[in-house]
Amino acid sequence: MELIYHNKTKSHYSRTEQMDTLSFTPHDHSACIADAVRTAEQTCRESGLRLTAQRKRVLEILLSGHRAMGAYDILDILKEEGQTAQPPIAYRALDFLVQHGFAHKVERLNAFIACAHPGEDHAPAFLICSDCRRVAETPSAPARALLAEAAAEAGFRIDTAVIEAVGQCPDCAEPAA
Amino acid sequence: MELIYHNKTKSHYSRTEQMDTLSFTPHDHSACIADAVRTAEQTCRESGLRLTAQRKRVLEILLSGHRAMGAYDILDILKEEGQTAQPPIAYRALDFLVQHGFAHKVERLNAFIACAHPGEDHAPAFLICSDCRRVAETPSAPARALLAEAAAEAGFRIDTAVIEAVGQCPDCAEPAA
DNA sequence: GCTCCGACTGTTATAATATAACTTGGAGGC
DNA sequence: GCCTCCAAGTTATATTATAACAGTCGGAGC
Repeated sequence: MELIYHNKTKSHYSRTEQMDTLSFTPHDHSACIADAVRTAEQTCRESGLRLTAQRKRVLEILLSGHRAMGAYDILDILKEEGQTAQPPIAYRALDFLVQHGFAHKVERLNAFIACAHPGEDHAPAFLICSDCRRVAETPSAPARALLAEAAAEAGFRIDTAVIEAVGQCPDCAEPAA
Repeated sequence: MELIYHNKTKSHYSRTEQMDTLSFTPHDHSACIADAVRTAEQTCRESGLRLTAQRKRVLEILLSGHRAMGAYDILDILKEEGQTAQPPIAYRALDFLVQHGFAHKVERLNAFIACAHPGEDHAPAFLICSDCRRVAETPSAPARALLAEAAAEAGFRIDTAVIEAVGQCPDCAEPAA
């Protein structure tokens, strides 16, 4: 299992810019995993949640790709690590992570991805690259506001909204590197 | 199979207002089905597409509810009508209808819904009522524009976008009728 | 310490959604 | 008529997800 997928050197953006679209920019990935896990641990401690070994491991697996992963992809990895790993194991951990904002479900892919901004209260939009399957989060507040407006005119009250774009990420849109 | 689901008399809107959110407003449903089928027939004739009996029947089934229906819901109805109806029958018809804009897939529900505006070139947002599962289309152009802007900043080129809101429709939000 | 409780995990089974692959049929062009 | 192509029929299987129940573990209260 390769842990660093996108440390290519060519990019439209410097490492310090555009951190909102982490997934499409080069960065120190192992540090990024460690950070995210630490944030999750702290958040759980503060909120009285239990980041058990299973949940933490699943979070790490998700973090290792900045890529949407199916529940069964995760199960396969758990199995390689020697666990029995029946489906509910993965789904329960994923439910926990999604429910508490450490991960998101990408509806379009029936897959899951680690949250790029754990701890912050946010409802992101996803940019899904149809070529490499990498997924980035992008701010969705403005789009959500307009959507809520349109909904209100219809007398509809929005609880949650799924906003997912499919297209080409910067790397895959370029002819070559 | 009840064909008219929401001809309730109470609504925030008159019949002639808010036609963009057809699904949450009372209207003459059998006429609405006939209209949509006619539009589809004409569009196919003009474009050299074949609206076969199967495809037409699946479209009618979808239209009968203004509701998202799973492929297997449709299969069940086809079976009741005497067909053998294996999954590919439904999926192929749905693929055709979605591909040519006569129906949409609601990713959040893994389900399908007839297009409320066939013939018009549009990419709607969906308003999904979590209580009654009815689904309305609402204009999404403004929200899409903002999303495209945010994506462009990340160097991402959007091909298609899924915009789906879950919440309460006018009827279900009211305490009672 | 003990016990109870509630939350998490383990396990089996199965449901729900979707597609692959190959065969048969039927409409239209030539 | 015959060929071609696309659609429909059919079998099998892949993929995604949940139900249901039994076992385990840790902390709260006594």
